[in-house]
Amino acid sequence: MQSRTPPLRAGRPRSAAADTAILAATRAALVELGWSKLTLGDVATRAGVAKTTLYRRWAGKNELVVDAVAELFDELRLPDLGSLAADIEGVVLQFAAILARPEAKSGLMAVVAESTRDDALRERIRGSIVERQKRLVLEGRTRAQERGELPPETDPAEAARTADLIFDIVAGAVVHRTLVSAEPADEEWVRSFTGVLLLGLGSASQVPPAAP
Amino acid sequence: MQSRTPPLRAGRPRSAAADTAILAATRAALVELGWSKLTLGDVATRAGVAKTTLYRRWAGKNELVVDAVAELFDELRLPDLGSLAADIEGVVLQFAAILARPEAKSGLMAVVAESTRDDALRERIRGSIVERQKRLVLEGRTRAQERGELPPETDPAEAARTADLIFDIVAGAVVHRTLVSAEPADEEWVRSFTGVLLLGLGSASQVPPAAP
Amino acid sequence: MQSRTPPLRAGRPRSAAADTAILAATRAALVELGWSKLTLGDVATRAGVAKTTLYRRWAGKNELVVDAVAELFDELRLPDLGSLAADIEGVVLQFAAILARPEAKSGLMAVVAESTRDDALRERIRGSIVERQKRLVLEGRTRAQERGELPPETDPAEAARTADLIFDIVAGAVVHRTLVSAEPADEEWVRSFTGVLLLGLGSASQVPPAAP
Amino acid sequence: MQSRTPPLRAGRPRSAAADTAILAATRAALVELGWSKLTLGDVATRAGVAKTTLYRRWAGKNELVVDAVAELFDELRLPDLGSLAADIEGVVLQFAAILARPEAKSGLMAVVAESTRDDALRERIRGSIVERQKRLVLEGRTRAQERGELPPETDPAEAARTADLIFDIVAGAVVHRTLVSAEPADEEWVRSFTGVLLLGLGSASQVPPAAP
DNA sequence: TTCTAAGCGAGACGGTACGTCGAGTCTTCAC
DNA sequence: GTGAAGACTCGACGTACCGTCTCGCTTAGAA
Repeated sequence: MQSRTPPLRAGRPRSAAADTAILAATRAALVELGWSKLTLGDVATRAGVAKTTLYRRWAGKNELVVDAVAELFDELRLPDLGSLAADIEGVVLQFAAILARPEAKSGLMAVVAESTRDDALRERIRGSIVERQKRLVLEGRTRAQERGELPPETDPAEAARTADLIFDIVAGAVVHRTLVSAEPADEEWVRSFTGVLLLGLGSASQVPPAAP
Repeated sequence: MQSRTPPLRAGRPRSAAADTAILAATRAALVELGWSKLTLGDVATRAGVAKTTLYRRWAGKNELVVDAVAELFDELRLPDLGSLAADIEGVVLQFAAILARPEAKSGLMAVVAESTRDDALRERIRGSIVERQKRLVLEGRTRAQERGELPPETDPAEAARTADLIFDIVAGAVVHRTLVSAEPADEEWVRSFTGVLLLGLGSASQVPPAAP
Repeated sequence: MQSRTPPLRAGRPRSAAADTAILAATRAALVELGWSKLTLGDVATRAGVAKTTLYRRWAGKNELVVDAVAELFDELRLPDLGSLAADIEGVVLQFAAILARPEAKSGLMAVVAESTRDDALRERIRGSIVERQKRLVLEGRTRAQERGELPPETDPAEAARTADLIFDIVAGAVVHRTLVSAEPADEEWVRSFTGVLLLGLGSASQVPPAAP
Repeated sequence: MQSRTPPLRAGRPRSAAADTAILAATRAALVELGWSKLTLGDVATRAGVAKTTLYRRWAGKNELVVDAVAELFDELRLPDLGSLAADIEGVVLQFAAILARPEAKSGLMAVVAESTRDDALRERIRGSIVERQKRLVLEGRTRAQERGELPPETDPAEAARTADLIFDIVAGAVVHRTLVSAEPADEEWVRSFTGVLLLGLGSASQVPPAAP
């Protein structure tokens, strides 16, 4: 639990509004310019903030973009649509919709690319984005178990491994479809994909074939 | 095979060795520095070549790295291990091995990130890397059909859609596992993943559980 | 004379110690860093004072340094060595000694340079340094007249002009010798210089040749 | 004597026009902005040159300004006006005229101030400005000796010391008059000063009193 | 004594310039 | 006409100080 009275350090406190403005400006710049042409000077200008203020709070472009993009994924909600298949389809569609936004596309892949050489950055991504959204897999499983669509797990370690696998498959497939294949992850695709996934996981709850 | 009598333009012909040296130097620089710290001046120096020479042949950093990375994936071969499951496991392991190399990791993701805002670049990636390796999916399916593990397809359009879906799932999952989750795509993981995939595709050929 | 009852404004009075500490810190910083690398933040830190305090009392670096350097010249005293020549030599040597100190050297010239574009600053320099020390020329002349070494002046305007000329020659020569020629204004040089000066001024009182 | 065939190094040669443009731009910026507000970025822009080009040729603001100001003093010529006194008056007036120009004023004093903490800079000033103009003193003396106004010197070391002393007195007085006292070194002042100087040097050639 | 206005430290703020670096182009000479 | 060399323009980098501001906390005379 946090201290109810924050450190109360001396000096002028940091402007809370600045953080919000900077992250919003970062996303706006990502949309207009993309990752590689985004400059911190420009972000600062858009946010109506001095470059120093920006550097005081983030170590660099990578860290800033991780935080700016992470907020996008916080909108994800696991819908309750009555069946595991429908719930998964719903959340995958949401995920695809976010990934279709230009600020997510170019920002996310770029920081992942950078993270291959920067362990601290990778941890930041994991903490701020990946682990934070893994909740959706866990919620989905719990709910399916309550409905009787999935058996209760017996081995917790195995259960964790499976959750990770599912996350890699879902996130990986949607990202690859969207960014590399450059095709929309639309309803039809999501239904096909979810079908394969659920069948592969041995769920009794099959997805009905799409009506033609 | 190239024309035996090349265009025979006037003046000194281009050094063939230069291309090889430049691509090798690019990969070496990717290993040491990663995408973002790789500079074309440095690549030129490593290759023992002037910057002018480099720019005469590639339009910029993106194009150069696509070509340098594309060569890595040409090593992929579909092994003939007797069953569809084993063949898939084999090729996924090869893919994972390539992705584990630092020059592939940071180079590939970075150009994918750039391609979100550069259609020409995305087409270059698709042509040089993605479509070129999609052959593996097709070969695998054909072989499985010959073995009777999969039924012959009836609808060619549907077959193409399925091939794309498989490719997105496989490539996406391995990439996500390797780069985002930052866990090794080792034999155990590949066996779990392949099991889900094949079961999901409705193949009769199940993967036996891993020996303990 | 100062008002015995200062303005007596409400609120906490300014710390008298701060002024002293700030000026001393300024001189120390001049010694260590020189004019151009001296920063007001650093001066404040050295003085154990907040930047705000410093800016409340001085408008900027120029004004602060003028005051810090001006104090150095207040040590100058016209010695009574029995003859005009000896008196002048004495005071010129004192002046040279002050100018040899690093805090005077780099501080003084820098503010003079700045004053070429800032009339208020030039007046501050004149008031705090130049006019304040011109007293030495006047004292010297009066004493020499009392001794009969110089005739009493007849035309006051002419006398003022001559005093100014002498001041320009003396201060200018010592400064140029010290800073530009970068040679010490030592006893030998001072004796030569004083000789030329007195002869030039038509004084009967010649400087005896230096004893070997 | 320089090599008639310069090193002929590989690569594109440096633009000769750039040097000229940069020095002229520096003087223009000194006039408009003064030393302390002059920025190298601004000089580069005025000269129509990139900042990097400027830094490739000069180490910093100090070095650049020394060179820009040094050129101003190359205009100085010892006039032949028939007598030592007139010649000196002539050259001192020229010197005063140059010093009255704003690019000389603020530039010169500032670099002198900086040179108090930078030996390389001081040597650059001495070499480019001081020693280069000391020629005027030597020429003047030679010419006066030819006219019989001054005796031929017997001791060369003593002659050199005297030349230095004269230079310190002349340059120092004019600089102090112009910059510190901030009074014009006009004809009247120059005549008074030259009178003192020549009388002090024991020259038979007196300056006639100024006509009223 | 309490009130209150100013001084004080700390440090965040919007700016401006720094000096460096890399991109991509151009100009020279040698092959 | 290709190639190595290196100077060129351009634009962003991340840092350092500037001079201002906003905090919470003294401090001391006035009420």
